[in-house]
Amino acid sequence: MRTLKYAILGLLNRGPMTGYDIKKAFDDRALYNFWHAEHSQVYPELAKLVKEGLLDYETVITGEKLEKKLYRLTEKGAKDFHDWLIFDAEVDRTPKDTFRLRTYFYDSMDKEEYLELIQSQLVQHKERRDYLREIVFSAFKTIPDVGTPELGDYLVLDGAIKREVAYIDWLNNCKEIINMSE
Amino acid sequence: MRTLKYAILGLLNRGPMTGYDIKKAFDDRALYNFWHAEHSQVYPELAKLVKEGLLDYETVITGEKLEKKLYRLTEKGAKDFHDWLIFDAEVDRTPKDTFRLRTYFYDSMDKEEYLELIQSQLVQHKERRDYLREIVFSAFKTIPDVGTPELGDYLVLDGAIKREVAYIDWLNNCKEIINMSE
DNA sequence: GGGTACATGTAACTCGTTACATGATTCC
DNA sequence: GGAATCATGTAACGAGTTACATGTACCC
Repeated sequence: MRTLKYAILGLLNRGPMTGYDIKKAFDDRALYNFWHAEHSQVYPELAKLVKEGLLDYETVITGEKLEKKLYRLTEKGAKDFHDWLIFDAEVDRTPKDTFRLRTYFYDSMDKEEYLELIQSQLVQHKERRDYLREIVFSAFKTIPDVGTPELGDYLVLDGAIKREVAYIDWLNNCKEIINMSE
Repeated sequence: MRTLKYAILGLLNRGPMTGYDIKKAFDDRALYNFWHAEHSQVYPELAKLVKEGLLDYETVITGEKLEKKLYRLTEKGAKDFHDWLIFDAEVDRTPKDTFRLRTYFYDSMDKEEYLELIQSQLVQHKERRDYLREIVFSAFKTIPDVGTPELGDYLVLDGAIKREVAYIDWLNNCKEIINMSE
């Protein structure tokens, strides 16, 4: 599927960036919630995209001699990205989840052992939910205008919060059901 | 992390199985929602686990000469599984999601193009939600007893439904916000 | 001078998917 | 006899993580 390719093309569609910038974007509060790559994946992919004619770059010197490569989309790259973007794909395979797997095997644990795991998951997911809410609260006083890239950030952050809320809801339900026994 | 290893150990903890049985279990309505592997991953992993002393197997003949390997946990395998099961791990990295990525780049699409994508996602996720609800409705007249493996199935299916509901809720919200303009 | 961030790469390894490859059993 | 299912494996490739490796620029 080469989704990393399109994530990179999409970022460069907003303007020229270096590999370092792209890696930083992948660590960003919004993008981090549904896409990520290490720089060891980014640099080879950039080289490949240049070879494929979807990108070109210009070498820029910072200070005395620090070279950086500023990548930008070629016309072909822009077209390829847009074709992918509007392609009506099937939904992704349901993501793997190790805690759900542990829950599936809950009957091989003592009740107390499982409840401790649940408790730890609850703490971690609540922290994440609160962190995301804080970001949205502090960055967006109101819903950004349609057409701005900021609305993209807002929408995916809203989705990330809903995902955490649903997970917490499920964890509480598991806890309640397991607790009901006796 | 070798989670496939523990998924296999967990299944065998319920009783002896062949590689084929394990692959079938990965396709099962409940497990499918959060873990999966092809047989090309299962068979080599089984061989590896035997070499590591966590499994052994007995060769069984079906019919005239069809050989199958019936794997079961060794004592070491059972201990290793239980140690993993109750290990308080960090939550998984947030899963990658190509539609969320497309939404992040929504501003490079026409409004109509994006709304069509949303519509398709809504149809697919609603189908999945309804399918999961149907399974739970037909398989569980009431919540299974604590201690039974069936409760594991029930809990993870409930989680899968909640995940779909939250996704649909988010899609509707995106649709509404994008539609609000003009 | 030292620490942090900027900047770019490669290597080794694990994990996951699709395709290749083969053969037996069961049921219609 | 044919189709679906049972049964087990390997090969090639793509995707992703951690570690190795190097050097510059900027700010205090």
